[in-house]
Amino acid sequence: MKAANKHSKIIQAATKVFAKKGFFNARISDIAKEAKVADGTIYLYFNNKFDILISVFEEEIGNLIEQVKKLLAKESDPRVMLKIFATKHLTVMKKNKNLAEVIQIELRQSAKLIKDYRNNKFSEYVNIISSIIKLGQEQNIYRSSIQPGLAKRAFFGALDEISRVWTMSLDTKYTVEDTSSQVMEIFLSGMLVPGMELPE
Amino acid sequence: MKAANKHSKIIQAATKVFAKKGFFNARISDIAKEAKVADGTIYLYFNNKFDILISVFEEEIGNLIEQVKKLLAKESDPRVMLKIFATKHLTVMKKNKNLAEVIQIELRQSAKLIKDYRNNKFSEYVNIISSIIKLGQEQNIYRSSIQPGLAKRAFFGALDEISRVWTMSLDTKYTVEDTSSQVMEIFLSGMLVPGMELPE
Amino acid sequence: MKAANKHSKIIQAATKVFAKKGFFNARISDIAKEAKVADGTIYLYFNNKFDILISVFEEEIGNLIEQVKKLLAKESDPRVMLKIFATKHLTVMKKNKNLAEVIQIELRQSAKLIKDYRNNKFSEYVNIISSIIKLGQEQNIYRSSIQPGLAKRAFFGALDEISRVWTMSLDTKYTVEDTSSQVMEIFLSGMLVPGMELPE
Amino acid sequence: MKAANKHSKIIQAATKVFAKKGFFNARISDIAKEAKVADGTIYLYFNNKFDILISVFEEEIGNLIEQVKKLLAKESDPRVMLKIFATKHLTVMKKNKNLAEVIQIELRQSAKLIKDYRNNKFSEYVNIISSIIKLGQEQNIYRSSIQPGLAKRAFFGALDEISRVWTMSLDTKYTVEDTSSQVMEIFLSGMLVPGMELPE
DNA sequence: AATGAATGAGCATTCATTCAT
DNA sequence: TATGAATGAATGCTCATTCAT
Repeated sequence: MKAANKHSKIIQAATKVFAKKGFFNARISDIAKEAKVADGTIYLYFNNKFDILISVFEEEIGNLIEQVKKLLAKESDPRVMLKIFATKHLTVMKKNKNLAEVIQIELRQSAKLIKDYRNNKFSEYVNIISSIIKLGQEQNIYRSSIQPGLAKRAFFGALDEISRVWTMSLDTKYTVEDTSSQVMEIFLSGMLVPGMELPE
Repeated sequence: MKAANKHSKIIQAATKVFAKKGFFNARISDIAKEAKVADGTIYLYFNNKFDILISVFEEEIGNLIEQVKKLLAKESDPRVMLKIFATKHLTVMKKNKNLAEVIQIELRQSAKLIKDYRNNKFSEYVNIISSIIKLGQEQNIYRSSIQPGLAKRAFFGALDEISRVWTMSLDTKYTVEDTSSQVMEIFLSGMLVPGMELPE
Repeated sequence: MKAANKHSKIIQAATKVFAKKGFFNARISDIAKEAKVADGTIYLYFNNKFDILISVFEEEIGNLIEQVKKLLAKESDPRVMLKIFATKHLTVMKKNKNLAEVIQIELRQSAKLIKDYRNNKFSEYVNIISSIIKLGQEQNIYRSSIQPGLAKRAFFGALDEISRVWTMSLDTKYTVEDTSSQVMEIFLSGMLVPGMELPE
Repeated sequence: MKAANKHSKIIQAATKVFAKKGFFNARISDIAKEAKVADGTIYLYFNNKFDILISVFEEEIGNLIEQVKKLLAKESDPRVMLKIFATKHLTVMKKNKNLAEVIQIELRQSAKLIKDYRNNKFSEYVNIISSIIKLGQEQNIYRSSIQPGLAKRAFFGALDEISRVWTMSLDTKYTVEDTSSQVMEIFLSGMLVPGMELPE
């Protein structure tokens, strides 16, 4: 078997095991067994357990970025672009619960563990949101009062929290499409009844 | 020393230690040292390490709920109420980074660890949001098309993600008031320029 | 059980296990079992495996130094003093093969492992020899041409190599008394037939 | 490359690595890298790691024996012969610290590991000393009271301990010639001032 | 109630050895 | 012969929990 295959197999296995048990409760032997390799083999491809976690992020989020960017390239309306992002994110997270959990739980955990590790891929992913917002502001579609740096976090946080609940339960009450539309309505038009003013 | 005192002291210590090191990297002896009691003493008040974590949530979030509810009791405009929630949440999280981290990181981790554990306090806290939304819908201030169950998550997720970034960095770029206003603008009026329609 | 007891028990056990298996082949669990304590208990008294080895030296050689010094205090003739040293060393090494092996084998090994570790007790022990030689030189009993720093090593090396062979085999061909006398004859009068000159 | 070459290359590499790191800390991969062969190749020439150690002894000490015997063949005075042995031993050990360490440390370690292994080459080497002593006794140059079996060990032990210290430090206080002369003076004439008697 | 010494199960990692190529 | 990727047994050390005092 080629090295690339085995590296990838271990990443796949680790994503599954981390999602199921969490990083700290995951055993190297669990990952090895899942990947159908010997424990020692893992150390031919990764420096240590934590390195596996980092690699899982980089790889999985890297894929996600690629897919999202490809979808966005076909669209020019910043309103639609944001919806594409939301729908894609929710779709992937609903389908790939392993990845969803790893992002939601381990990503946070990891950031504390190694201060050095700059989660570049993750930042890159979230920054897609702010670049869409900026684009919309240039086209006078999004208000100039919106701060892209805060709005991207609010938008991502909203999607993340929703998909978090999905991973916890088997909540199928809301479809991706419904949820996505609802989030878009909130973020684009807000929750106020038309004509209703902001307080103060 | 009264038992209540010691129980509380351990909770305080644990909140601090969990926030600093994370649940898995925190040692019972760390908590004991921080609380200035013997290791064994902790087991007179808690069943096990995880039980401490649960208790930290219950206590800290319980306090938060109490404070928020007290503030909301004085207000009747659902728009202002939501802003009060946002401002209070962000204020507490910015001030008490220990609690912020425990909520953001450990809460997520814990849910996986014990399926049995119903995070009632946490649910109760988030449900404050949906009850405000429902109230606003009854008063025809919030659109009836908004689904409170989804919107509460989007709203909480937005606040949570923003405060998450605050705990990670020493990001003081945005004040609580600015941030709160920005989030309120997004959630109440959306990001679209007035008159601009939703796509499709 | 008092701490002092347990510390000592572990030292005793470690001496036995190191002697039997060698440092690298000795398992912490072997020592724990021999000392009738739990594995973890060992780490309450020692920092790590190597620390145990160092402690074995310090303790065992410390005892030896004490005994030798007590014996020497009663004697003033540097010729007899050297014989006392030789006899005591050989006696102890023949009786306590564990200690003998630890000194001969592990002492050497250890020196390589930690450059920092100054084997003070061991140096102190060997320096007893050179101080006797210096004393003899002052009394014009030992030639002034003898360099105490080299002679102490030659003398100790001779005793050590002889006792090394004793630990390897069950060699009882030579008694301690015979051996000691023989070594003394060599070191005091040399091997030459009286009147025979040094070459060159 | 011829097999003989590779076998020899591995021996050379192993001597170097064992000396530097010690047998237990030496890795097969270290030796392989040093010998510029693949790890697996080593197992075409040696049964296992320990077998390499044995082979290092056999080869290196074999060379030493050969050289010493060649030097001794030219000399007939047992006093000079012993000095030749001492000088040659010290010279080689000072020059080839790798070999010195391997002899001093690993030789001892190994004896414990395989009881079966008869260290023939090493015995042969040390027996050169006793055969010189016997020769001197026949020529009435060495006292008949000297027991060659004990004296050889005392003599070798003296040389070994001195060279041990050399390998540990960068001790250049004593030259080989000074040291050799000093050892010869001690072993041939003893340490007593002429006319001074043995005690008792 | 409080202590903290003692316990021992549990795991990341290493490395001698094998074997398919 | 030679390679080096793969194996998996082996172990020092940690730390949550217990319990004699």
